[in-house]
Amino acid sequence: MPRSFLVKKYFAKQKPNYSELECQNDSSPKRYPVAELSSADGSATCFTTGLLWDLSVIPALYLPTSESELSATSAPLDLSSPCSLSSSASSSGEEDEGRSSDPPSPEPVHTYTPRQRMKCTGVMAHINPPEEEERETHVTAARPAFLCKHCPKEYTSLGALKMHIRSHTLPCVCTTCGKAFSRPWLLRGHIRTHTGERPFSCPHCNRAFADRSNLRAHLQTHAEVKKYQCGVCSRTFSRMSLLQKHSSSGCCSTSV
DNA sequence: CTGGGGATGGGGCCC
DNA sequence: CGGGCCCCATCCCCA
Repeated sequence: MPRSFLVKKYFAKQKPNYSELECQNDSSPKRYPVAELSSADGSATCFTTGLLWDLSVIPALYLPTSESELSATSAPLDLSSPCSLSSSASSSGEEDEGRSSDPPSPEPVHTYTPRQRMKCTGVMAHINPPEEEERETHVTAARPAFLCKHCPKEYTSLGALKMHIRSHTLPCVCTTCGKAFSRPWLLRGHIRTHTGERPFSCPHCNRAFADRSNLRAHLQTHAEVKKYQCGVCSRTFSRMSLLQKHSSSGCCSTSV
């Protein structure tokens, strides 16, 4: 379901809570790793590039550019196409057009052979000799595997690995509460919880939200036919989690 | 128990 | 290659 076909998920249901990260990241402090960003892998460089923002300088970067943007978000409310959910629950056809990177086949392309290994220390690991590489790619288009040293995750690109490492190093720190985040925009969103800024307003009611995703979820509540439909009783739900609850607690004895 | 909001994580895409 | 943004998913909490 996650569009993560770059990462080999060893922990399907890994909940990346801070508490867990603390466990995984042996060098992390007790709570919010405020100043603990001294990882030598260079992934914390963004810490030095002004990520310790002052609240006063946080712009409304996520402000919708126009009403049309919001209405565009609500466009799928039409739901002219009933999205029977059974297997493609999260892909809402139309709105994912062009952006959804769901692999065409249900089988993610995990055909690479992890010959080249790179730890997230940033140091280049062993690279196959060209001839060997050629043999390898000839058959399976072998791609390098970039391993995180903090967890067993494995990536097929260094950029993806670096991005992931930030979830361990948490270089973006809230100056108000000290909470740390992996990415600047996560911090921005968090800061809105302090400022109360809610740039995303619902075109159908007076509610406003600090997060676009939450607005999108809210818009589902206005839809007569909601996005997630029970395959058995055809009841629709605004959230996947609600459908899952519904399925697991009675109506449908069948699996989702 | 259900529905919904708040908050957050993470991978992909575009520039 | 990195930053910014998008979208999805999920957990927690509350009414």
